[in-house]
Amino acid sequence: MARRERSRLPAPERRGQIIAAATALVAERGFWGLSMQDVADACGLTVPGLLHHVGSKDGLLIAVLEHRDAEDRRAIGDPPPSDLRALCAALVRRNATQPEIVRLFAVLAAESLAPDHPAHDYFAVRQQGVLDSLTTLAKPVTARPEALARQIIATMDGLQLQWLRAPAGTDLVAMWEAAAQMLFGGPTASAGRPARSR
Amino acid sequence: MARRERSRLPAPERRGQIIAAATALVAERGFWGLSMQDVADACGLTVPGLLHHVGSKDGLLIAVLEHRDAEDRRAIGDPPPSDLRALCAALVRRNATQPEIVRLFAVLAAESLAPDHPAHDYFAVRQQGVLDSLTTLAKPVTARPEALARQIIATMDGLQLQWLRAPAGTDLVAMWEAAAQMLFGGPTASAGRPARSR
DNA sequence: GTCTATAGGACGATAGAC
DNA sequence: GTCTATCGTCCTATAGAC
Repeated sequence: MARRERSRLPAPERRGQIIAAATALVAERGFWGLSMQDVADACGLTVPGLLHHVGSKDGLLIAVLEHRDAEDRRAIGDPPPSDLRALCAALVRRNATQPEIVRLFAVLAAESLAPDHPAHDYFAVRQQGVLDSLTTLAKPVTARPEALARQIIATMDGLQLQWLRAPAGTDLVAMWEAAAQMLFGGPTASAGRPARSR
Repeated sequence: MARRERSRLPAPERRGQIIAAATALVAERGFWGLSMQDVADACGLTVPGLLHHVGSKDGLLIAVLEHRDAEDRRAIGDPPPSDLRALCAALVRRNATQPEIVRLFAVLAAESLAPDHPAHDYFAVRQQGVLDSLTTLAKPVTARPEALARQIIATMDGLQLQWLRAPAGTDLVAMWEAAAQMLFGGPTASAGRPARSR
């Protein structure tokens, strides 16, 4: 009777495995619907084994979000594009390749509206930070940079929800391109490959 | 020792009370985070008493959504405004007065992206229906009615999220008005009271 | 670093009395 | 229409062995 394979990984790799599994499960059920048992099963661990690595259920969520932040910084590049339209196009193109991550944020963004949600503060800070960044970039473009920034963020968030609900019938990049034409005017200037700004 | 007051309401009123309590709690925690015990407590009932009225936890959610649909139809009026911009402004003005309902939809819309969520089909049908309606209304306005409809829906959904996360610092109607000027052009024509541009 | 064992609740749902 | 009592399951977390 073959005993369940339990490969005894070194801590950092195990942590990566745990975060990957948790990312998928949180995207699926949210934090309230997440079960430590399911995460442990997905990693071939028992629940106490899992808790040894992340401390608690809240700790697991925080690990997932911190990992996402690190990945995002890496992917966007430092410094990020300084042209607003090019930056948006780059973000959308990247999001279109990873629906699971987009869903993670969509689900947690809504769930965390509750003040006692463990990611409440994280998303409040994040929303303000993104708004500030885009507002700064919008200053050369319009007389009302904050209004434009808010609308860009809203459009991206909203289009992502439509896309996630009907991924077969919709193309996120095409939807954004259509929206960008209305927001920025003129047909696609910066949506193409080059996108090297900076 | 005063026994808990348990007023033995007639069924229809009790049902209304249950739906109101459940609406608030689902908005707060989502469906996965909802506990029948909490709903029962909020109504001065025991859990079996609650189940007598709604059958199951899924049944409770369905009752909440059906009640919302009925309320919405009542509020928008029949027939609804046939001018696209006026209809949007009316929707936004109404939503601004009931953040709890907006949050209910925001949380369930995200949670229900999971195919096995009890409201998955409800939101899929709803999204398509809203898109179809707005697309029809957009036909006189633009050469690409579906793109405009999608962007309007995205903008409303996204702005609502921003508003719910920082209700103190933001005004939903003002945010929409700014967005509408970019989407439809020109300052406010149909937003209700004169609402001078700015 | 991972396990077994278990504590200690909360959960949704059912049966049957009143 | 609402109760009491209870079932069986799931949950997070801890203690301590290996």
